[in-house]
Amino acid sequence: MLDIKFIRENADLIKEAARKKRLKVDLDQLLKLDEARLKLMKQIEDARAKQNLANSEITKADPTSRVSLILQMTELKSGLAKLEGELKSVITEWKKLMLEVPNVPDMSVPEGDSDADNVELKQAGEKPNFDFTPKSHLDLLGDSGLADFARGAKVSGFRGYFLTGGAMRLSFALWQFALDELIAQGFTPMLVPALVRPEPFLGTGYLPQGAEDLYKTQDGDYLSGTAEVATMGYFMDEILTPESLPKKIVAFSPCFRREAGSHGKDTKGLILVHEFFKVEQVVICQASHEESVKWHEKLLKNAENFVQKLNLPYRVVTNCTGDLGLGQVKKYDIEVWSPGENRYRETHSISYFHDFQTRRLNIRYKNGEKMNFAHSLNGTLVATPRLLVGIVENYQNADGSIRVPEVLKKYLNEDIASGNN
RNA sequence: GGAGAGGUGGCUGAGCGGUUGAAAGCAGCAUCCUGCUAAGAUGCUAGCCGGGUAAAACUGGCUCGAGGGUUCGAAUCCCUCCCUCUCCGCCA
Repeated sequence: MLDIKFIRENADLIKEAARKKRLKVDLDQLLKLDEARLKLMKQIEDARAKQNLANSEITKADPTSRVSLILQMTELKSGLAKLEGELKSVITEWKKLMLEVPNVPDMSVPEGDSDADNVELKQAGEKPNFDFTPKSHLDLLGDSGLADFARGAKVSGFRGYFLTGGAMRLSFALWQFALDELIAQGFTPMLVPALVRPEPFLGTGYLPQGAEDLYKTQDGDYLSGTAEVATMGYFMDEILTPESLPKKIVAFSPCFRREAGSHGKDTKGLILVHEFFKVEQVVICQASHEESVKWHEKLLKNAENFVQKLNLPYRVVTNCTGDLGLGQVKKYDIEVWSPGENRYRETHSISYFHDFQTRRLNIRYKNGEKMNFAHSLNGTLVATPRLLVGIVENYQNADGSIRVPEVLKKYLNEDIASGNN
């Protein structure tokens, strides 16, 4: 959500933002409603002022004038009721539109329609040279029984999977490594709920627009697709002290996504699944663009370091406008090299929002006399099983066995054997 | 699932039809005092939307979980919903 004053004063900028993000929003209608809203509010407030004045007179009045005053107020009241009815319907429509207004992408974000238009920022790491034909993770894990997709489907349905032995242990090793890395940097580790009420979803921008992609329970709660939702919800409706900022959280949770509308894509393997796990970086900082940018770069750096320490070849892309969510100002993706597919695959996503989320979530801090909405950012540190793809494919041997990255050996000190372990 | 209690400012908590945007305490800020490691005195301190101003001052309205209702007037009465807590049941 944006500040209505900002919207009024920058209507063209926001229209352009919507166009760039390939989103539709009837801004003229919103502005029209806003004008009506202010006008009605003014009328109502004037009437109320009269009423309040009369009320204090009634309290002090003698019995006779009291009766006539009360009579006058009865008349005023019926006119007020009518105005209030009008205002209510205007506000309902106004609020609905307000939730649809996109945040403005940063100047540095390239324009484009989809992820195909994302712009490569850098490539890093060395792609492995195999003296054999590298296998895909599907074969590496599937053939050896480390991943079981047939039983996954039997038990869990489409896109279901089981991970066994080394694949399961590799997941734990990655989570633990990710956690250790960020704890060392002063991030607070947090295990957060995946079962979350609607409010934090509205606040983070996943509702109402993203309802299709969320699993909903019969109690009206939703399963979150990222730990960001609960972590931001943690601070909802709170006033933070400026000294407590930035809040740096490294959150872990299972993640659930319906992936509605992506039925044809990546139907096999561990790339696109309905249920996965994520270690997520979340930062809430003071409300300045510079702070946001600084932390955005820092979160990217953290994720890059993580991938580098695993010695995985990767590239960084700046997401184009059409690939940005409603609230995102800018987003970087990290894509890890997949020898099995001979292409990069997205593994990390790091974005900042300015006060788009905190405004919806009502997360503020007091800066001297002034209340401010904080700024928020988040980014992947590791998502499994997707990152397993890059690891097993880059660390495979000719015989189908898989080595363990050096940095993970303290958590998993044996090869990820192929075969029946 | 059954039974009860309750949702008020940064926190604790009073108020239970008009003088209450809200007592008191805590916390915070300011000034003063004290010569000793902490205490005392006084004052100030909610948010949101408008008007106003260079910025203030000033000023109108709203907000005591949410939404309706009763009333000239509701934190206070009535209804619906949401949420929290306690006990019992169930349970990893």
